[in-house]
Amino acid sequence: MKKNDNLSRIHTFDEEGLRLLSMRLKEIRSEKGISQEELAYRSELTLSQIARIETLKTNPTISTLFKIIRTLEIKPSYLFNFDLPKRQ
Amino acid sequence: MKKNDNLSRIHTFDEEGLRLLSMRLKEIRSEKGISQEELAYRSELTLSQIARIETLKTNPTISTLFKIIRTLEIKPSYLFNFDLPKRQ
DNA sequence: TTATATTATAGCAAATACGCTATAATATAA
DNA sequence: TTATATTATAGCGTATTTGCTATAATATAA
Repeated sequence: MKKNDNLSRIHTFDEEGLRLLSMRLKEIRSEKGISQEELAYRSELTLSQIARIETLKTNPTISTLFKIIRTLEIKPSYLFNFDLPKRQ
Repeated sequence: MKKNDNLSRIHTFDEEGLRLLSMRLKEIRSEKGISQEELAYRSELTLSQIARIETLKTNPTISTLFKIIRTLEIKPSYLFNFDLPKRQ
């Protein structure tokens, strides 16, 4: 069991941003009444990848998010409809 | 010289989305009158990574984009202010 | 033109995303 | 409860991102 504690990462991992993104994705997916599995299938992604995004286990690439955005038929700005304060 | 032709990728690489994102980034960076180097420095990213994003040589992670967004002091939705039509 | 600033490209190593395949845990329905 | 659907987790292999370090190409200024 290899744990990813999300705190021992060298590469960029914006936990706050990822949490806000996850919340928006869950919200929108529930608005549309679609399961993780169906979203994965229709987006040509895997269920595990959708789950990893929603549980903050991964730092997805923007193309992965674009696939989701296209499937949900939303504007990119709708998924990213939250604020990210400047650091400091 | 290892070429990345952007067409021989197995993983997701949404060229259209990446092009729109690159355009928005260049636009906003020029609005703010800031060079790639300064954006990189202030975002704690490398110059090469900023250049790779603007020239479509990479498929950045969302955390990398969040760093840029925080530095530019914009809303995420401002960078993603474009449309991505559903495929099909 | 010549110098300087800016942008683009290259290649390597380390870290990580993602597909794939199971399985476990949890929620919902009967 | 029991069945079923949904969400979460695990581990492995391959492809890719990113930092790092140079250098080249291009644009801008003097």
